[in-house]
Amino acid sequence: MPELPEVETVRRVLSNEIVNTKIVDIDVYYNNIIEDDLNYFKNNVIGKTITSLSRLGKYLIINLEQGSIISHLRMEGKYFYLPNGSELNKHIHVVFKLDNGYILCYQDTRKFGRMVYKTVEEVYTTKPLIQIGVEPFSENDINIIDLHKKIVKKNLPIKAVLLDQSIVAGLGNIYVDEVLFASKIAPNKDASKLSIEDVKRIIEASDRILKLAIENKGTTIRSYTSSLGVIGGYQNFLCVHTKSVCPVCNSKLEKEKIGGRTSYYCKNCQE
DNA sequence: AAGTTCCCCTGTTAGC
DNA sequence: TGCTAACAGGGGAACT
Repeated sequence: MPELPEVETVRRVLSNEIVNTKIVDIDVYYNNIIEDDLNYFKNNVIGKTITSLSRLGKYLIINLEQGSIISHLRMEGKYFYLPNGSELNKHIHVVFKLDNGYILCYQDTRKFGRMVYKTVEEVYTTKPLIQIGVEPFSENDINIIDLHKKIVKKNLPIKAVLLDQSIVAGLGNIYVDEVLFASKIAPNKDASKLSIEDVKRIIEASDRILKLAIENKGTTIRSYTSSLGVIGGYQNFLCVHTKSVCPVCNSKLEKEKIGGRTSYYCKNCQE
């Protein structure tokens, strides 16, 4: 499940491959991946050169000479860069033909991913990106007081609040569990009960964990690999998610649904 | 308005 | 062994 570090890994890998190529044609085998009217999408994308790749939260942004494609990989979305004529498996739903003899394939086993074209004016001023919150990195100079205010207003477990991409952008189920463990806060703690210190620790932990995860090309568990056979290494650093024993106190870890997500935490170390 | 539930999907695993 | 049911989950729509 691509979260911020995995999407960033995809962005970095693809940057070396598709920037400065022109999209000359698009084949779509499963329409629902494209949120736009298909003709609108094609008319606005075909013939354009890819100028750069950026990212906001878990969204990959493919910038064109005019406008951008915003792509969300959801659970299983992956991009493959292959020579034109390569055999396509049944889970490849969108194929961008490039002017350099290669194709950019979007594969998505569960068909949950979505992509949409936005004009330059629309990219950051319309959904989905307009509602995305700040990424929890120290260089973003986050106002802890304001963030704390936003968090304590919520009548939800803190984990559910951190999964809300309009509050903080980029954390998914895996990294929220890790961040809360590092912050010594239980995932089911009422968000309204968090102190300013708690919020500070959450941001510090997020910064450290996400950066280490990016360095390690993300986490590979279950079916997830970033793209074209890139295997992440952060699964070796996981403290609680999918684990059964606390690495700090050796207690048996709790595994329960919080905010609709399977959550791992240590009752002894987190409160 | 904010919180909850359902839905989209299919491969994998658990259970009988 | 072979089948079916449960499960995994990000985000948006519909609902309360």
